[in-house]
Amino acid sequence: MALASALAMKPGALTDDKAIELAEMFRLLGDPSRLRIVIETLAGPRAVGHMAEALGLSPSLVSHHLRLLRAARLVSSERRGKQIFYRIHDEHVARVVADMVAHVNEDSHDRESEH
Amino acid sequence: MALASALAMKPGALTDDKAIELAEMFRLLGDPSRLRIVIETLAGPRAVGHMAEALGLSPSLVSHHLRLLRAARLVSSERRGKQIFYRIHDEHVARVVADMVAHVNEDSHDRESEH
DNA sequence: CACACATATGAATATATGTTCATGTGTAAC
DNA sequence: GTTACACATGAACATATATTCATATGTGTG
Repeated sequence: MALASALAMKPGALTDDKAIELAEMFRLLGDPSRLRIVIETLAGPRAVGHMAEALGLSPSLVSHHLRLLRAARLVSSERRGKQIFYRIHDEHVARVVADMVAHVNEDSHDRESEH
Repeated sequence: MALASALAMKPGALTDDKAIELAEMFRLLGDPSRLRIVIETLAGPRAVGHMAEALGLSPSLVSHHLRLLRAARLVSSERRGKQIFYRIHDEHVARVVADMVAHVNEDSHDRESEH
């Protein structure tokens, strides 16, 4: 499968521009505020104001972050009346984030034996 | 499964400090040089100098990055003679990175719907 | 011991970036 | 039209950070 091939592949197989593209995704998830915004969208479409209040952030800041996330195609927007709802755009990202969340939530990190 | 529970959970279930912890992991993967270093370690233990040459980076820079990665427990080090070998410390991270690499390598995502 | 090699570390710097504030744009109702 | 609401946007700033350079630490060899 894809995962195994990625693990087995030669490191040089990843071109620089793809590494940069990958890093850009991780970088966007690397800010606490932005990450929490993304996690919010995991549960379904959310309006900007709702996120702002739920996360204790200013609507302006949330909007700024969503702009970056949308530009990177991590989220997509849909207007409904006066509000704009954002949801996860890329299923793969949803999986990665949810996987990481599960990892942090479940057990302590220093387990060496895996399933 | 853990993934499903993470997807289904209420967003507020993730405490702020855990969000910060998560973001810290993503942030470390969010730099191209650092990400390429991590990807190098996916294929097995690698010495600092070897990575530096393979990636076209200065040994000093690689060492600086490895210091951060090791502090965050993303990689672990083992001394063998004069060289120090680094490898992935957390299998979960290996999975996430490999998953993302596979995602970028496999198919091009459709870049159509601009908001 | 000295010497060469491999890596680590600290300082300095240029750049990137998250956040705030003020203002602009779009939408619905009156 | 105007008013109120929801969100976007640009500037400004303070902080963070990636990289380079010089220097230090550790390790094996003669």
